[in-house]
Amino acid sequence: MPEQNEELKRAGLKITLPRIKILAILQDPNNQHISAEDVYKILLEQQEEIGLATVYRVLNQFDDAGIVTRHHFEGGKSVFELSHKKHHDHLVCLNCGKVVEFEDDVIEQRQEDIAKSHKIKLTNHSLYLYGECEDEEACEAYRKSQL
Amino acid sequence: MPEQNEELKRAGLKITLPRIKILAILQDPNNQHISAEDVYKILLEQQEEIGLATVYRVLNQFDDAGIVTRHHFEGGKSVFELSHKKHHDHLVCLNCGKVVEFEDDVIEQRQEDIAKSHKIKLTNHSLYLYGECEDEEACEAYRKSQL
DNA sequence: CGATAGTTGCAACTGATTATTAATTTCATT
DNA sequence: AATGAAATTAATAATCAGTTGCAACTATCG
Ligand SMILES: [Mn+2]
Ligand SMILES: [Mn+2]
Ligand SMILES: [Zn+2]
Ligand SMILES: [Zn+2]
Repeated sequence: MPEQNEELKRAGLKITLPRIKILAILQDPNNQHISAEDVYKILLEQQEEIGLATVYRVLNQFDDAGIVTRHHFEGGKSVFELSHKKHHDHLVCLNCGKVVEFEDDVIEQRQEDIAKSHKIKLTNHSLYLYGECEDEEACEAYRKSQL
Repeated sequence: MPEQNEELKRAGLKITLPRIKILAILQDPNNQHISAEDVYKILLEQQEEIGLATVYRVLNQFDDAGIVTRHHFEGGKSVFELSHKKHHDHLVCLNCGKVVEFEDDVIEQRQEDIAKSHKIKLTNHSLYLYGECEDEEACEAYRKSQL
């Protein structure tokens, strides 16, 4: 009875093999900010017979249940991350794909003020910073390490 | 020789009917932040025989030429707006779809600092605030006016 | 006026994600 | 442990935004 089961039970989801495996993948520190497709690839490597459609379905259920948070980085597909951390935003290197998390109270507060000044009740926001590593060596190395 | 022709010439694009019409639609103040699909719908209303693929192609060319800026609002398709204005970010009502533009030097500066502190050269960023109009009357009215 | 490089409309095609549905599995209850 | 309703799955088709191949045009320049 691994830890995943507790989390699923808490979310009111039945304990099934696809869900356990997918949750375990999301919990791997190497897999923060992972796409559905990449989750699927890892399952294939693990010889699990789980369909891509199931991956999408389960990730949506996890999102609904608040287990994961969905992000839309530049360039298409959604990526998911466990949502047990507190709110943060992302800085992404367009060369190597590295993702840095940050939080800035000044920006957060400012956003609230702006919304209020326009008489809009803020429900959520998305902030992504895109750039390029200044250390080109490290950037290139990281890029290669990601295939 | 309407004003659109100048703009196209400046961008090094041949002056063609689809490009003139599409540019004119983008220049209509009612059509800020418009999707390719919606540009196409307006062309249909105008009885123009211009294909949707052409609309996508032309919008991409305009984007490459710097004539328009592309945005990815939550929930799907890209929207475009003329890029002659200075940089700004967006506040969107999830009920009625109203878009408010804003700029905040504090946030902009903060973003620079954050990128620098992580040794990343910032190339661009996207910031969208989502919420709901506090004035529900106005919100509903606006929503209906947008069909 | 041509020549030619750029454009167009159409249809077929992507890539990401969702819907359908019949078969399987979970799990609370006998 | 066996039962059965409800949830879940695999497989596949469908959708949706956007792109592409291509043969038929056309703007522009000499
Ligand atoms: Mn994160
Ligand atoms: Mn704008
Ligand atoms: Zn990098
Ligand atoms: Zn509103």
